Amino acid sequence: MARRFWLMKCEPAAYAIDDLARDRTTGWEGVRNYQARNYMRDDMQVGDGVLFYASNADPSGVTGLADIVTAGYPDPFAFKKGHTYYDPDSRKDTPTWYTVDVGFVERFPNIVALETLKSTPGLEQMVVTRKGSRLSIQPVTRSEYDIVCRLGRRR
DNA sequence: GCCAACGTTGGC
DNA sequence: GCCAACGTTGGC
Repeated sequence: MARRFWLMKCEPAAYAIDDLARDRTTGWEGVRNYQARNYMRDDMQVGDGVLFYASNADPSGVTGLADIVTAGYPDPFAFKKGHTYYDPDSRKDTPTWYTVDVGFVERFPNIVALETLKSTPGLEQMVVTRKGSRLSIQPVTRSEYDIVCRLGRRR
């Protein structure tokens, strides 16, 4: 299967690209949306490229790159009673929620702000630039990924 | 902090 | 299965 590309959102107050640079890898647990779950469970493969997107930030935008280091597996936090991510409906034999592990690749010298994404030719179809797009995990094309990399590395 | 857009829940 | 109410996301 060819390498795929994704955009993954996170609020920097919760986890930022600098945290990933320090940790090298992190689990992407806590996603409680079915479409995002399906991407993690069914489509993400080791080696896929990830645009790391800071939401609710100033400015919001892509702050760096990550990659998938572990493909989808049941979200362990869904089974932890009392935990914020606990879901009593998710059972170990038929897990509701999945997660992946992502690894640090690079931190952009430039944040590629949402405003820039919206005004850059070739990115018109990106899910994140569309109004009301709340999905926290989105597929992006190779070409969109390449364009964002170029913008982020430009000083 | 506001609020529009969206997903989910639950009554019927 | 409809849809109103509610909770959440996330740009601004």
